[in-house]
Amino acid sequence: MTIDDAPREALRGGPRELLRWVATGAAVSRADLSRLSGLSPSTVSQRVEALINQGLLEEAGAGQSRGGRRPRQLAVPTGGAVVGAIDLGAHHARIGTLDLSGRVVQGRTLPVRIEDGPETVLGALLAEVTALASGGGAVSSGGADGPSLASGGGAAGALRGVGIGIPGPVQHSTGRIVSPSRMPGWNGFDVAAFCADRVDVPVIVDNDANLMALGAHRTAHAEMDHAVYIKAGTGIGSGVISSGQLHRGAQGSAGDISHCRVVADPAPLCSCGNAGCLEAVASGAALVTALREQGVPVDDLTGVLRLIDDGDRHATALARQAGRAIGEILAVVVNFFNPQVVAIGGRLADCEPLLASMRATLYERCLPLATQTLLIERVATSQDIGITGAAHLVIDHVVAAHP
Amino acid sequence: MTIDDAPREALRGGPRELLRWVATGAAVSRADLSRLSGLSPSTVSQRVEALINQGLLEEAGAGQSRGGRRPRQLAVPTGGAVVGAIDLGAHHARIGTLDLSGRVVQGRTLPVRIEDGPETVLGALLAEVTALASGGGAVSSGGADGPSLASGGGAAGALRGVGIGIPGPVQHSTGRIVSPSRMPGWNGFDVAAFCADRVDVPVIVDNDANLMALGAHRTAHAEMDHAVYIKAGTGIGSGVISSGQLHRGAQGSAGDISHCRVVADPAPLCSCGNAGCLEAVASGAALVTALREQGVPVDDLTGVLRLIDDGDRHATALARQAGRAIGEILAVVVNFFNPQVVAIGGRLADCEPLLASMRATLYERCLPLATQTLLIERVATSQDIGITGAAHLVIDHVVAAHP
DNA sequence: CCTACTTTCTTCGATAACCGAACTAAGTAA
DNA sequence: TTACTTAGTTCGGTTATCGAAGAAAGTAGG
Repeated sequence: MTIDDAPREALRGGPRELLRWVATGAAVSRADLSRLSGLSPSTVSQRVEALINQGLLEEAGAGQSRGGRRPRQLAVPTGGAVVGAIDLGAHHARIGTLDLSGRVVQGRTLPVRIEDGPETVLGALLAEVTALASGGGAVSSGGADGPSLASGGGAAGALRGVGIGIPGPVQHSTGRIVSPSRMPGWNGFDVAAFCADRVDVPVIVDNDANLMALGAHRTAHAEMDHAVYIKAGTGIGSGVISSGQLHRGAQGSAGDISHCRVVADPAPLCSCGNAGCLEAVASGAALVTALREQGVPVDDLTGVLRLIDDGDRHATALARQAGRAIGEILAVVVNFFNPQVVAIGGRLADCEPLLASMRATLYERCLPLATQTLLIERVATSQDIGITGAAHLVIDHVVAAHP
Repeated sequence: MTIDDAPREALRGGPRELLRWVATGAAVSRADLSRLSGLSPSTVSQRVEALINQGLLEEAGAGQSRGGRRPRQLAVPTGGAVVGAIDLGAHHARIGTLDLSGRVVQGRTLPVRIEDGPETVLGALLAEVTALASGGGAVSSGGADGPSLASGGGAAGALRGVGIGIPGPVQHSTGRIVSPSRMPGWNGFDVAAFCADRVDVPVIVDNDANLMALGAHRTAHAEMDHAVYIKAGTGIGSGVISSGQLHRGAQGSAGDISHCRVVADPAPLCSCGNAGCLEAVASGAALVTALREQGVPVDDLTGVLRLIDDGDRHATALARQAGRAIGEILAVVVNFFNPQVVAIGGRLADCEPLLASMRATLYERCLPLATQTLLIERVATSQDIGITGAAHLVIDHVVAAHP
């Protein structure tokens, strides 16, 4: 299935916007919506009624009076798992079901072996998600942790769509994977088509960094027009919000900064064949490799982070170098794009030395005008940020599709 | 005067869009407009009538039959100079009057001494523009070349606005200049307020690179959603088009890549105090300085370009280094932003060695996915591209303001 | 308890934008 | 001359939105 890009709607007070205001708590009553949207009370009433009839909104008793009649509170139906999401990572996948407000109803982390190929991996994950959505029981018993927000129990309401995040370049318009670095056997795979054969609801595929960006933007920076999110985990990527919308670029590869060159003393070779790529210097995988080459035995990224926490010289130095490298690239990006906020997520975001170096480099290298009011933050650290973004993508799509 | 950002209008077939289609020749008749916009013939007729009544459109006889009734051709009134524009440069300013289609009616290049300060410089240029618009005669006799498109003669029609491009960071929303590199005495100057006291029509101020970007995009790449334009002259800057709109960023400083750091063997000092800024390596001013330091006597950028044309080793080597430096930064930008087109303008755009190095670096350093269909072009080399962009900015503003 | 005022929300024309169908205008092709 | 094509207008009809008025439901003060 091909997804028509960025479902447009009237700029002011469209159904998506109303829904989002209610979901985020920005609006509780019809009067709130009227004030926020600038629409007349009568128009809002009409629209809200339509949304209620579609099951996208519901009334939730009376609220607090503010000196007059009490508002009839509005809420997005909760507990009904209506969106499935998969956030595929290098070693694990976070899957879940979410309600219309973007809240996680059920979440699971599953181990994944990317090298098994797309059919096996995606087939299993899709089955798992649909099982979650329909009954709650898992297909396999390999689930790691339980539901993160067991707000109801079962999954009421029918599944309306599935969102999938892939840790590599994805052509969002076609749903096809394009020459990923660390995913042998996945090149050219048509995720959207594969999924369309297995589930009968819309499937939306995007890059994992884009999903993180969307999730973080919607939950933390909804009022910021321009934002950049860095996802630094095993790999490194970024997602861009421009004028409040996810910017995907001409080929849908926007935000892919992993192979930008940075200065590094012994420029390490990258999986792409070049030397000195950002990914070869500042990704989790790079840190593991570099430490091992220095003779420090580490198992994985977790081990590296533990070493850094323990104050290991070598590991900390590498983290600082990684932070500088990210900061270097980000400096160009900030000067060029002039966002309101830059936020870093992924497992490396919890690494203080890295973050500090990145910040320092950013402030040193950017125009004062660009950093003057720039927020440099950590993405609210949550394993669910990816599937949250995926859900928002799906919700936007299904809400826009409705009459 | 404060300009409300990006005058919004209905996405489909707004008056601006209709006007632009006629101006660019994409549409000639009401039927064309109906097909292009998707609006019904009756609606288009209505709107066209309104535009004609506003004097923004006129009928121009009958066109060629295509097997049926001949279309009643539409045209944007020409010859009437209705917009004034100033494209301020380091040593010269291009000023002119333009008609509603964005075509130059009268154009002049005047010598400018930036160091005389904003009041003197802008005061003189404003006087010159208003003189051009009202009578055609110049205030001073220092004009360099004559009208570039003397399509009518006098300037009919009243002036509807003035657009001004400044070779430094401008906060477009307020019209204020913010810490420019090469403009002593201009820091913090409120261009918009200054001009508002002198002319009684809207004045819109923006960065010169933004104006070039807008001008080039409208005239050459109107159908490209995402584009990046580099202006490499005495200084270096860029303008960004995102989703068809000029992207100004949070502070309006987007596109200011002049102080991004690049690798350079003897990293030259920049006017900003840092070393290795793009501007200190790859700008016209930098080339002049570097050549002089090597003992080659050159007067100005023109001299440098002549040396390069003559095959001078030193000058050519510097041009190649400049091209590599621009390519380096642009590679990050292209990976990050994934535009459909990158175009380079300004006086250095005619320097072949620079362009070749830039291209090579770009192809070497970018994701294949990002360069696969990327156009790398020269901005159609014209001294009028800046004032054209300025005019478009003004036209968009005044058309949107009309009822 | 009653009155005045606030806030919330709905009801009910009025208005404006847009559309579609029918129609006029003006041509080509055979 | 007839049939067909394209261009453009006229004219009701539909739809979205608004504004005014009012109903609903409260608070505050006597």
